[in-house]
Amino acid sequence: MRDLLTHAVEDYLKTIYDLSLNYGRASTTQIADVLDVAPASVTGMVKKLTGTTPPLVEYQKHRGVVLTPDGEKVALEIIRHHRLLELFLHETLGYSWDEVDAEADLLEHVISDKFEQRIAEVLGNPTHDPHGDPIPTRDLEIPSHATLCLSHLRPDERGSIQRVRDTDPELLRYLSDHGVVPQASFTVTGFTSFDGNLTLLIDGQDKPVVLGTRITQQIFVEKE
Amino acid sequence: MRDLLTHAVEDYLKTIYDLSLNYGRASTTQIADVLDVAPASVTGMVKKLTGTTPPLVEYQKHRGVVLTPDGEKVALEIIRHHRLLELFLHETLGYSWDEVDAEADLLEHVISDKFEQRIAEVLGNPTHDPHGDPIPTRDLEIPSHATLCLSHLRPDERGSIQRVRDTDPELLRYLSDHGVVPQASFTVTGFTSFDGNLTLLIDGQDKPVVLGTRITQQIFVEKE
DNA sequence: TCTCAAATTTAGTTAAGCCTAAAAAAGGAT
DNA sequence: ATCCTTTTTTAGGCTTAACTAAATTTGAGA
Repeated sequence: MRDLLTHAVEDYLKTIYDLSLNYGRASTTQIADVLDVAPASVTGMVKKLTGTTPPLVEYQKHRGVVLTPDGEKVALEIIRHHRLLELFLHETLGYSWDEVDAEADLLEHVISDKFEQRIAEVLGNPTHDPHGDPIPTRDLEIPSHATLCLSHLRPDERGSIQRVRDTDPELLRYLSDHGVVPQASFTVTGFTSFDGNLTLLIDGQDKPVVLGTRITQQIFVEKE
Repeated sequence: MRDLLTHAVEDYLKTIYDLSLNYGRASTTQIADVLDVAPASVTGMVKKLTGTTPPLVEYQKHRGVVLTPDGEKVALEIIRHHRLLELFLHETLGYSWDEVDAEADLLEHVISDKFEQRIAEVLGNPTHDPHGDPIPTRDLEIPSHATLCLSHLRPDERGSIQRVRDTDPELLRYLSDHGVVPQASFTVTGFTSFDGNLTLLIDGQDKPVVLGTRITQQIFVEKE
């Protein structure tokens, strides 16, 4: 089985995992969009992933895909690699927050168990990456915590940033420049109902930030 | 051009570089042996490498292969990656000497220029890797030094180990266990002319080591 | 319920990089 | 100079993961 875990397969499983978290299942088109391949290619790969022993995904024609427990294990292993790498690049090699994702995407498929273990040790076996996402443990459990979407908060509510689920470097840099980084505490100071914009005042900053609906749905927070 | 630099192509170029250093050129069979592929596959790849713009190798049927300046640049880039990675794995992540080669072989094709630069900085822009091999500089020059083959020394000559050009983990561990590591100083205490065996006494060790011809040709030293 | 656009699958290709088997070239020994 | 072995190349095929184009299915709106 080990030999069918190509980079391509791992990327599909990781993508299906992420989409399933957000939508309960992954559609052909969604997967194709994320991986930047043609929808027909996804159909082909998904069929392959169903036909392996053990099968890595469950799939019904025209109904979308979910991971089997075996597929989820592979996905979590890759996600563990990815998030440890992000943290490692940031902490040990001085990468900035918006540079880590692209490099981790390449390295996550290549590093050995030993490499994974060593960087985890060097970093003190962390439970969360620089975006605030949880890092699966070595036996692939996810340390969860009660978070909700920033878009659910309303004026006068306070919270702290937990995770930013977006990979656009420009956006990440913008957020970072305005103090919207994991662990930062803030107060919601405004809400425009017709367009869904939220205004935040990050503790210690002098100017509030206005964030559109798209991004407020990508930022996860803990209420205070 | 960038897109034809696949892992496979890079491995071929690196192998041709190494073989050319030792033999002046690389034969189809030698390349096939190193890369563990069929000779016919080498012929196919070498043809491809001749047909690129710019060509990466020069090749005449039945006469072997050498790198063009362009091919050499690619090879040196990969070799720089490899040797920096070996050192990084050893120094920063605590890998032992015999573990670094396999992991570096995987990572060398994947890391970005930025990663290369960062680990070089962290390591203090080193000029030699843990095996004692020189690390090409950022502009791909090779810092050379006057070394010769251990097999050329004779009893009573003294020297220090510079490089061990072998990748067999068991052998490397054996050498390491017996003090045959870069920088170690030694005296040649014996030579058996009929089989070419050399006996060494490493400074600070109590027992001499006997090394066969194959390995004495893989160890490079500086005379003292 | 019908219709139609969007989503998905099927069918047929392509490009890499490998393989085996067989043919051909090289080059050392007699 | 010829033979014979080794090396190398040719020819034909396989697999993976992508692609395009065409056919089919789905499901939302009238």
